[in-house]
Amino acid sequence: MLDIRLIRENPEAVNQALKRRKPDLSVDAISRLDAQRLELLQEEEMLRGKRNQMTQQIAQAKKEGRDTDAIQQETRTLAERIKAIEQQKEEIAEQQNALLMEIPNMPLPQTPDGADENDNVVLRTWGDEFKNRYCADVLPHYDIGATLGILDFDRGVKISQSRFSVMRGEGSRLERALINFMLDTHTENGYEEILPPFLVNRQAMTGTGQLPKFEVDMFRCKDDELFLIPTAEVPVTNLYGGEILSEDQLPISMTAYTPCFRREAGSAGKDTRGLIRQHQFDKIELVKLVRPEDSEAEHLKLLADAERILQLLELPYRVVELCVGDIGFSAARCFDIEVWMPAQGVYREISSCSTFTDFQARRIGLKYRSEATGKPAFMHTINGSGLAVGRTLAAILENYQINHQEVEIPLALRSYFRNGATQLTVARSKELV
RNA sequence: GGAGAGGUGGCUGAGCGGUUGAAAGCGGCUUCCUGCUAAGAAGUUAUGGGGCCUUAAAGCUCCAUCGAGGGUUCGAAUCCCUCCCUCUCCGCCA
Repeated sequence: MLDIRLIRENPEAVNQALKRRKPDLSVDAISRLDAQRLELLQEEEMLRGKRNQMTQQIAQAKKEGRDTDAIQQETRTLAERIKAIEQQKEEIAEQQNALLMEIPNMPLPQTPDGADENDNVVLRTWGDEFKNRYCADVLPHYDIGATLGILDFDRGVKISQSRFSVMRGEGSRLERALINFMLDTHTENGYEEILPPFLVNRQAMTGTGQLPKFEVDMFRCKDDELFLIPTAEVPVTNLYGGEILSEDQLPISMTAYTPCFRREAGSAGKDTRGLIRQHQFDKIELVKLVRPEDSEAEHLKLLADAERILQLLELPYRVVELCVGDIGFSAARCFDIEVWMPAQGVYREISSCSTFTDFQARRIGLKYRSEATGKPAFMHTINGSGLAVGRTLAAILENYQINHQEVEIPLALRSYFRNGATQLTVARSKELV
């Protein structure tokens, strides 16, 4: 949510920033409603003040045993007026809020111009030397996964629906090894491990910006008014909502493993095969709550922390800075990490590291007491995947493919996987299934 | 799921229709005292919003908020209704 005061005091600057995202974005309608609301608010407050005074008079008069019928009658009509004005004001406030909640964050100046993903900027590539490790004609991860008997797409669909799959045997084990490896790496690096609820309420979903605009993308439990989380960002960022922390508690760095649930509305036909786009997938998330002045440095640090996982796994990747047309609703600046997928010869997103300035903090009520001013101030929130686990597994199946029957286990993962087993093989997988 | 109790400021806890934004205690902060510490004294200490003033900060003032939302009333932390949450007992259960 944008700061209504900023909109009030400098609507042009806000509009200018928003128009970088989309030419038709504007806060003008909000400004108009705000002016109306303020006017009604002032009248309401004036009348309330008057009523409070009269109420005191009544109390005084009663104490002295005087008659109060007349003034009571007067106060009654006053109360009716207050109610009417309040109602008007509420209506306008609601309209204003509805509009405000659908306005995306203002991009930071650093975020490059551009309309869509084609205008994103490649910042760097890493690990070219690890491309073409073994096999020249790499099978896609879903084929080698099927051959090895560790990915079962058909049965996943049978018991659930499309875009659900089953991992089994060494596949399931590899997924678990990756989760532990990532969590351990991040916690050793100063992040606190969090295991949050996977179902959250509407308020939390609104706080991070998934609602109200993107409700169709969410799985929802209607009877309980709860939503399956699309990312651990939601429960973890909301953790301190409504509290005022002391400045020395910041920065707070948290990491969480959760499954993530997305309806993928509107992506029919996209990435229909394999693990790339599933309704349910595992992800390790990194979340930071920071002082505004630390926000850029912490954002870059978080990005480096996510990159580190790929470096340790020796998977080639590149870092892309998203343009204004491609960053998410709540984000002000965003880097994607894309891992090399040799079967298709493309880089695929495996992490998205965003800074939200105070946009989420304002919605959630994430504050800290500034030591300089002694007053509460909004924090900045930052998050990123560290990493998407299924996609990491897919990348391993391709980048570490020895031949069409065997996949090597990355060195960094071996202590997490079957006591140092070095390969996935058809024989071994069959034994286990 | 059934029965009961309860949700008040950073914490403990009073208030149960009329200067109560809220007693008291603890904690925090500031100043004084003290060779240092301890002890002591005084003051101060919620959040959000509006207006005035100001370059700004500060300041002044008003409004709202005692789990959330509605209602009764001239007036609600206090009475009524709905919802949420916590605790205790019973039942069920990984």
